[in-house]
Amino acid sequence: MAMTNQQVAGVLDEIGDILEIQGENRFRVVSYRRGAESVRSLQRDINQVWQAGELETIPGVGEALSKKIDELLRTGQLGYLEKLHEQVPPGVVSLLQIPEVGPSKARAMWERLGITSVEEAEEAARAGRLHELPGFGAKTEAKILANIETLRRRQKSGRTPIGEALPAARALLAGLQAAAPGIERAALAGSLRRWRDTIGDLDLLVASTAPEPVMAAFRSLPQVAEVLLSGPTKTSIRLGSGLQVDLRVLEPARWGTALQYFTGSQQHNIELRELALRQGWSLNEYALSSTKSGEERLCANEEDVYSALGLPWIPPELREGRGEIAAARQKKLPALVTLADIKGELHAHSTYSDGRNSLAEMAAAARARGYRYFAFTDHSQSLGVTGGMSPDDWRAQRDELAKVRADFPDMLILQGAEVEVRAGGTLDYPDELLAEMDVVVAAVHVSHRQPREQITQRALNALRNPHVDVLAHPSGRLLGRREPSEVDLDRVIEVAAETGTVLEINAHPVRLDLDDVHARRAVELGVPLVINTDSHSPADMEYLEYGVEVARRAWAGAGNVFNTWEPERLLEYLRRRGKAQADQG
DNA sequence: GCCGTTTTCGGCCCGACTGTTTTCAGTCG
Repeated sequence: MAMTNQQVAGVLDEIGDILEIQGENRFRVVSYRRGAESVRSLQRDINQVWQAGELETIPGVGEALSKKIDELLRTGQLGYLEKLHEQVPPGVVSLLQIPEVGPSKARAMWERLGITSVEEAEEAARAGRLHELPGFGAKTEAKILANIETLRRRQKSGRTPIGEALPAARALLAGLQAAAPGIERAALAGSLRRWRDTIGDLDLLVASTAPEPVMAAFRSLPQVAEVLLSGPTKTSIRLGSGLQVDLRVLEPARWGTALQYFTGSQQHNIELRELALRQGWSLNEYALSSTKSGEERLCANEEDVYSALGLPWIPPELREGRGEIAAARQKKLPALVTLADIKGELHAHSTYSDGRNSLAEMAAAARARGYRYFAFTDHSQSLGVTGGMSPDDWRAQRDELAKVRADFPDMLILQGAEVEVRAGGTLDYPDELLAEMDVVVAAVHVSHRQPREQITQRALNALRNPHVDVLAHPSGRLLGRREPSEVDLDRVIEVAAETGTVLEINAHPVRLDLDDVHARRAVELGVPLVINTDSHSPADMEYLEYGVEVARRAWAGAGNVFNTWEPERLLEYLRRRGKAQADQG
């Protein structure tokens, strides 16, 4: 059974954890963490990179890590890790999951009290045995007990999907601005500003010359369940939902460095600060400071920070330490697709299946958004729960659409279907019917848990059917609810590059599928992406921004996104595929 | 353990807050 990038990264992280508990050189520890993060965000399957003998081209992976990854992928095991496990039991590493328990406290609990699990730590805290350890006290003991509760809550909820986090953050910021005096600027920062698909905690940034009243107002917001810590420049609270929110307040004149610092990612900031050092600057959230004279250079805007280092401003969506600083230095940052570039939708539903609105209502909503084209793709027949269309239903819809089109002369209205790729791998309509459609969107909704070979083969069958134009939500994940299927997305993307099939970025904030990492691979291989909201009502069309942001995180320009194309070019592409099909016979 | 527009050796981002400390270590981001 091949290991995934996530699993390899997990092993490297575990080595880093154990070495840190052992008190190893911290730079060695950081090397394992860096390697893990790099493997985790790799846009290719690590097995492919390994087979090509290119492990050492991964940033942060040198001779030692590549040898360990090689052993891991060859044998599924790692002798070095087994040796480490003999020295430090795996249960000790699990103690690090408790908030505010780091390597030092974990080691003390293990060496002095023989604690090797969160449960044993809880027992010891209740029995009052922790506070006698060196570096511990009564408060630490009580906190550990409370934090174990927090851990259990968090393990249930996990990271928060951005579709929940963003509205909550916007409400908090608006509430703070209404309640606190003297706020000159305010922004959401952190992974939210970078539009990561899930959010660990919320980061708010405020510019004010009088921080204390801002902090006081923040602590008193109605959403606050618990104040975790509060100082003159930083306050952290927890919401009733369990989500943690950090607020930083800084002087307006330092807004640029503050926003840059607080947006992250951590890896991006490390690389940027290393670059600054090479140019004689120390960079922190307050200023750039000359390493020679100590003289400060203040940046009121983020652009100033980057330009002082000889760089163009880097969009937050790219700041993941995935090569964006090198690209910026070479002036090779892509011109990212924007919301305004989108000219239409190719995946939407009506009352002909599980949509909530009529054809005319949906078309009117699309026109109100200024769309040049709009495709109805209701579910196919086998998807009973959605009221999927029989071939006769589809023809009835075609007749109704002929009338609806007359009311929208300036918008191209297409008719297709979201055709189920059945568990056996065949499509839900005969080819003759598919051939009549303007656009065919194939999708997997049932038997998600098939083994890798089988579910991958289903996707490939769809891609290789000459009538299929788009593969929808390829991984099938539902954030916070369902893991992605085992489908081999690298293979899917490669085959899509051969067949010319368009891959969807589903913009519904629960899906965001393709994700940013795989979408970037698609961009690299020249596979066109389509950003679809999969709307079941006019309100769903508002989700478009989430999908555009995934594409931006994937380094996609407008040219990479199918539904930024002019209607004529889009139709030409769809027809040429149809013609190629006819030629194939 | 990784890496190089000063380096193949000698560095490695930077600061806030808390608790248990008599001046700082630990943890977090």
